[in-house]
Amino acid sequence: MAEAHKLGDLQHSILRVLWHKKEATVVDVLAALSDERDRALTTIATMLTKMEKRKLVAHRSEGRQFVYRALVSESQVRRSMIAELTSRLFAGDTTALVSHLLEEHEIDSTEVERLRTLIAEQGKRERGSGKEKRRGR
Amino acid sequence: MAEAHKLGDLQHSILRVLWHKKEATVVDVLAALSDERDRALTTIATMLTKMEKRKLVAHRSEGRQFVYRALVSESQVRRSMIAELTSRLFAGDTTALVSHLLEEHEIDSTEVERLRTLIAEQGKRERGSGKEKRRGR
DNA sequence: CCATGTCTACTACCGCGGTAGTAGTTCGGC
DNA sequence: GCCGAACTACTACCGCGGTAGTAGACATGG
Repeated sequence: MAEAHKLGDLQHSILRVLWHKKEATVVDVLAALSDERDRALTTIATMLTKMEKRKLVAHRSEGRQFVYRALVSESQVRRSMIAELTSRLFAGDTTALVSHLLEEHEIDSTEVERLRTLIAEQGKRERGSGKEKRRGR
Repeated sequence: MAEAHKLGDLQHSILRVLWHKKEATVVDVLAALSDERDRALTTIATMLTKMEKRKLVAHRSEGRQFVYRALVSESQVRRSMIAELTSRLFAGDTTALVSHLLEEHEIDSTEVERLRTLIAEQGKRERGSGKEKRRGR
């Protein structure tokens, strides 16, 4: 289900701009991106066209400029990318991912402290709701 | 450092086989993979050749067969893939990834329970050692 | 009005993952 | 000794991310 939004680096960067700015012209995107690398305007334009074909973004015309907006949300992308990674690395077991992060020392002790609090809250919130895999839309 | 092992689906699957079997011929790999999709032998062979060029695997000859083995470890790949994802989605903040997993209900309450235990242990182990980023091979 | 600048559309290319056919080599059975 | 089976090497192709040039449409200042 939702067979993963596979995004390239640039595509993802562009989406990040769009998420941040809500709407942006090609020039806007390039400007917002410019601190990363020096790309041609047409590179962005081409990419946006391709992304539109894939229903990742859409545009509306304003004069002769196109104003783009994202059609996928940041959380959708996050979800599917994490799901993708989890299924690849841990056969879909999200908990295993977290365990891995802890075991491999990816997170140091001060962070662990913060997480403990977070988990305490989460445990409270979830308690009683059982297998809440549904989180609709 | 270790600028990300970018692996395609098939490449990753092949590596998984090699990690599991330690060594394998082309036929072995295909056999171990066959429950996924029906590929030609040469597809695997070609892929292995390409992967060898990228130093992901190596082979030794046994008679006229090639016996392949992985040159990258599973944990190396895990690490770099997780790092890659984390940097893309959360600007490198691993804790943010975990927070996200909790907040977005990717993990249900029973799992949370298990994690709490895990974290408790982790906290104990880490306490006092500070920024223990080293975990040597 | 016309030159110039601004946009998008079209076209082209490279690299790479993935897929596979075909050719060449060599081993083994009859 | 020859034929077929088993393998690898080479070559080819598609799709797609990424990059960009060039052409065509149009608006605008002088």
